Amino acid sequence: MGIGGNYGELLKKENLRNTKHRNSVIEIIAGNGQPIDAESIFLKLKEQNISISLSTVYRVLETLVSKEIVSKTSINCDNKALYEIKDAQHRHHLMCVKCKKMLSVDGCPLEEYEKALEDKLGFSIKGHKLEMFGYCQDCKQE
Amino acid sequence: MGIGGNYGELLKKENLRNTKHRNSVIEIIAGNGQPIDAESIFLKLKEQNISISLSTVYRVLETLVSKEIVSKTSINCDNKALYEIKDAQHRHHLMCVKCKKMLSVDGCPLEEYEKALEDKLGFSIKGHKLEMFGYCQDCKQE
DNA sequence: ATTCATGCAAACGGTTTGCACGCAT
DNA sequence: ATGCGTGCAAACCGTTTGCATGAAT
Repeated sequence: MGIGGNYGELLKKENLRNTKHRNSVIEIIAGNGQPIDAESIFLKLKEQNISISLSTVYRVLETLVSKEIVSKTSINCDNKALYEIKDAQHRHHLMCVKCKKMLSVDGCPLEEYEKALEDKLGFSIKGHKLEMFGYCQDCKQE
Repeated sequence: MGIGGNYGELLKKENLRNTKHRNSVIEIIAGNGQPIDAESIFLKLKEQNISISLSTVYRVLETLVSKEIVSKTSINCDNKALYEIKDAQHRHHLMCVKCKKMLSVDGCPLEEYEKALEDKLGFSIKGHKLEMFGYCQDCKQE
């Protein structure tokens, strides 16, 4: 079955078959304003009457991560992996510990700091994980 | 059985019973230069011929974390929780992705950045997780 | 004597995998 | 026609829990 899906070219470019499931999973992740876990993707697809198995969701995610279409974040709320679309922007997140909402912040304050550390420690830094947490505007107790 | 253990007073101060196992677990964590996971603690104790069950290790860890004697980090290499002694110093880690060695770095470059974000986003930041990874001096490929 | 810590084994929950079938190429 | 993608169910693995026993207070 050929799919007219939005992401067909993206998939083709990565030598991946253009399946309905892959398209749908990418669509959910891309359309979600914040990182999302595998089960939520599964449930959102079910809401759209798209039948998919949870293991397929995991396999699709694994594939998309390996092709760097999606990135797996480390926020690790409740020991669940979270996924988001990988675009050019380096980005970090603030998570509200009360309502679990997440805000994204473009850019990164660590560049010079990492350079200084590299010089000082002889370590070659290739990446980092930074997540911040606290209370969002709505949940802030005065 | 009374134990002369080094950490008896610390435990007493927190209204925790002074048991051999708690002492031993704290000793392992405090003596380990870097964050360590539950199973490694279990194995190190076994090496010292201290018989303990893995579930006890987890329960001791839970207790120590709740009393803020130990902190549970988020580095999450291999989906295992890591634990380290909690002292006054705020600290981050660099992990070598090849040999898995970790370096600790005292201090934190994020204070002003977080203040700026709070002002900009109306978010009240209560903490963060920052881990950096790359290649250590020994594993650096030229 | 009372309360809390421990060992054991079973449960749990997110994730992965083996296998047979089905669809994209 | 071929090989990759998928569903299902079972396995996996770190962690948690229920229950009966044992040790600290």
